[in-house]
Amino acid sequence: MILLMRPHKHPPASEFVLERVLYALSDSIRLDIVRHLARVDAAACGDLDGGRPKSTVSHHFKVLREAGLVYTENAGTTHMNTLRRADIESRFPGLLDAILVQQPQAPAELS
Amino acid sequence: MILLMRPHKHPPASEFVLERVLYALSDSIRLDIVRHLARVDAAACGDLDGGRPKSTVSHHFKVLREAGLVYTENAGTTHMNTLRRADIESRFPGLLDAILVQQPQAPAELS
DNA sequence: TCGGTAGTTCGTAAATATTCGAAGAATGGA
DNA sequence: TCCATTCTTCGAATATTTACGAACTACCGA
Repeated sequence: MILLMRPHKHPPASEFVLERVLYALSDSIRLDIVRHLARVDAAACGDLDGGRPKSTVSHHFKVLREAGLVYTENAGTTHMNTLRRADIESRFPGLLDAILVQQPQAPAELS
Repeated sequence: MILLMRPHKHPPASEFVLERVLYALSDSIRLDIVRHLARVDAAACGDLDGGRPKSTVSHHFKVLREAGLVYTENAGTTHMNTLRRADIESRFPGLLDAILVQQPQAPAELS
């Protein structure tokens, strides 16, 4: 008998909640992850950890998944993540693009 | 000598931070306030309290002000609030509109 | 079957947010 | 001047979030 790794739960687009999406994107780490995924289409969690501990990154991915922003698929030992662009667009037209066009803020000047 | 009520502090548009704006809007109470202000142009805090204690509402207005979303002006004993549409638009083009076009979610069905 | 790799989950500590009563400050009117 | 109104600030209780080490699960390859 083969036990498949339990796939992650992803809410359907009809259950997305605007406040939850905005909240998920209000954290710099998560916003960076989403920006990265918007460029590369698919990436493993490890490619997006910025040197942080795995458990921390895993937490942020969970928030993004539960908001409906990210789809995580098990592919061997790695988990591939993609932005749920179409789902978000169908539920909240124009929202994600309007956020992604905003430039990341330049780091503060050292005086 | 007349002591004027100290006016509220409002950050200039150049200091708006995307994450902070998204965070401010990720709370239902604050999002409702912003939606209301988008319709009426100007309103006193009391018009937007939804029956909540004043100290609670005052806290949420502070979050909105510090994010740059709301401008509060003292007019007699009441404080008039306006959405800083132009400032937000200049700093984050298209963002506020993209959020405001999303429909408020219908309350969950009673089973 | 024995690692090694990639992420998740758990437990806990620290930091932040939220709520709301009570007290405070500014204003306008009686 | 006194009082009512409107809103802010303070303080404290509660709740939520974040971070991260440690233990765990699933998968792959040798």
